[in-house]
Amino acid sequence: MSRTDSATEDPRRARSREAMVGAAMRLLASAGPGAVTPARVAAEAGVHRATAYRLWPDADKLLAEVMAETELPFLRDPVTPVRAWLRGCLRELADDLATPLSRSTTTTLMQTALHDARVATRRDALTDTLRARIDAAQNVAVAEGELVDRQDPDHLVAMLVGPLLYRTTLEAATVDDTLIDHLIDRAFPSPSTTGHKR
Amino acid sequence: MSRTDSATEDPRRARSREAMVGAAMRLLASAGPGAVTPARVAAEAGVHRATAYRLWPDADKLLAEVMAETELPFLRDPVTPVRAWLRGCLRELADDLATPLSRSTTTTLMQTALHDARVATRRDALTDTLRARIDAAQNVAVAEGELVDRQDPDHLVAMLVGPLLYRTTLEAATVDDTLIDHLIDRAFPSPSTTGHKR
DNA sequence: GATTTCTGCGACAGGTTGACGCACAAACCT
DNA sequence: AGGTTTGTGCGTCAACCTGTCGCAGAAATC
Repeated sequence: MSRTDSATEDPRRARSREAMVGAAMRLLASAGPGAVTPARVAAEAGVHRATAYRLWPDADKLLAEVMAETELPFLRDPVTPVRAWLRGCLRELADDLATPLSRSTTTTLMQTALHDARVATRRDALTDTLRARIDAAQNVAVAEGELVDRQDPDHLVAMLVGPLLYRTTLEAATVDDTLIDHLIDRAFPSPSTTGHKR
Repeated sequence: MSRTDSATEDPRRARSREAMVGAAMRLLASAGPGAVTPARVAAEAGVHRATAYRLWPDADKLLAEVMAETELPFLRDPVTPVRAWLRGCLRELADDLATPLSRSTTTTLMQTALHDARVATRRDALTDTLRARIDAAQNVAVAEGELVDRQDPDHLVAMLVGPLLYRTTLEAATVDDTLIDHLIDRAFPSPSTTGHKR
């Protein structure tokens, strides 16, 4: 073949793609997934409409790519004491979920995954990651003696992250530190904290 | 005015409206909110396209009306013992949330409420109802001596319903009875159940 | 039975969607 | 540097979808 065997991307193509993905994220955050259409994204990105069809020939893969780009830099590398580390991580996660962009991506992910197998795969990958990280933290806590008995990771992640999701996504509210403390006390009962809290 | 001063609705109009709302719910459940468009709903309902515009002149109010019709017949009238009653209610709620229609309406509600004030009002009304009911149950439990200290209703509803939402809507999974038991044990600590459970 | 009201139907302009060919600029390769 | 490849901007195009309208016929009301 001619030259670049897909080792590196043409800078012009990269620029356009980058600009359009950014524009798509802005539009998603400000006007919802219905606004993420080739025409609007191209206009927002300052790019010609035809370019959108050239980079994403199959229309709505654009939205899928946007959501595939969102990573979750949370709950990585558990550190002792696990409880304090977890408190910080949940704090960050809750703050991120309260972001307009995060709210939009989360609800869009849940929504479109219901009828789009590709997005469903992405959603499952994200929840799997989250569950695995929580479970890893739990294992560290048990090894360090901070936690007496392991729990079903499915239950644990639901009890820890579920309330954050409820507050931010359904109630459109914020999460205060007290709730996070409660969550950890309840879902992550320590040998010392037996009864109800302070 | 001529005859019916809006006391009763013309049966033909009622039939059309009913058929279209049903069709809209079916479409919402099977193909997402993007499919709930006047043309598709009319076709699904076996009604002419123009009729859609006659009944809902302002286009997308149809979807709003569909979501406004969804009631939540859960957690009403707390009964003692509150813990057992609550277990049953959360079981019903979790089963309902796992329904395709409920999944779609829930995610659509969260999604569109972000950029539609009318739907946001509806969402707030629903969460307010849920919170009030949980709080009422809590008060009954305290009065009956099943619960020692009241909690912030915001926290309580998040800790009880959040995990169900996480499991059904984000993980697209079901909720087993063990999780519900854990939730109640943790979020609704009884005087007898002090430490960790059985 | 007379009148009002709703629906089905076809038609209409307006806008949007993808696709195309072309010219030009940018990046690559030697 | 010069030649070549590659991507973009631009205008155009048919096809589709949207929202609106007037009209005729059926259904409901009085």
